[in-house]
Amino acid sequence: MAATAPELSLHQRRRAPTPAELAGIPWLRVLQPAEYGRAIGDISVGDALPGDLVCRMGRPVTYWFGVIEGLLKMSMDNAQGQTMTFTGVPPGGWFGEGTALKREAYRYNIQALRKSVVAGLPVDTFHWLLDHSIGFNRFVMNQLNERLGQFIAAREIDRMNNPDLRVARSLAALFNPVLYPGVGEVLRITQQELAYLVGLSRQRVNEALTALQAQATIRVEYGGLRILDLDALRSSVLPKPL
DNA sequence: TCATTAAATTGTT
DNA sequence: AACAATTTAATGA
Repeated sequence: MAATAPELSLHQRRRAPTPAELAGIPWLRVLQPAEYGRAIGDISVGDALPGDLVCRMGRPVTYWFGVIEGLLKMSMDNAQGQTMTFTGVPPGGWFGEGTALKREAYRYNIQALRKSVVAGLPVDTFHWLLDHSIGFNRFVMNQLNERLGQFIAAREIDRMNNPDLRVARSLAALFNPVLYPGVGEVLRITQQELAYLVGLSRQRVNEALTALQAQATIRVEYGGLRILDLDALRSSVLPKPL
């Protein structure tokens, strides 16, 4: 491959992770000491500015990526050239294991919605961990299984015509404690960012959030949302005022 | 630490 | 899309 695309303005100023950043990486805790040592030696972190592409569809896999801080968007361009957004990726989320496993090219784009800190594990180290760590294998398997559920849910969400439901289900996905353990009770996301993710106007999202708050499902806070009832977010059918 | 100002985010039309 | 109201972040005494 000679001249690669110049438009890729990836801020690849990578640095070693700080202890605080390492603490935000969920799978490090399942490793044995020797595995842990190699892993943290190979992990690098970098800053992504809003709009930056962390990975691009069609590019060969270089890293297995995870979000330490901030918010990313996972989307895919279909054959007709339309962009389909699958989900946001909040802190604690790691992605690309499927393509890293097969050493294929990325099948989607990952773009920063806000200034974010992104960690990367080189794909060779990823494979080394698969070959040596049972805990890591369990983590990746669990991750793949959970994400499969997410993608199925994403298809359903996409077909929904009720905006309130779309917002509720999309939010429920972002609060997934298995995929995104870095998200606690409060998800840091603005209504504008959420609107961008679900494909609605900010006004409509605001209206939906207000309705969800009225049901005591969430609490709307400045710059974020507090989860009060995750099950209700997942399954509730909003009562329609006559 | 407090007061002031700027910037970001929200609520509403 | 525009606007006002509110909250946070930044600045400096």
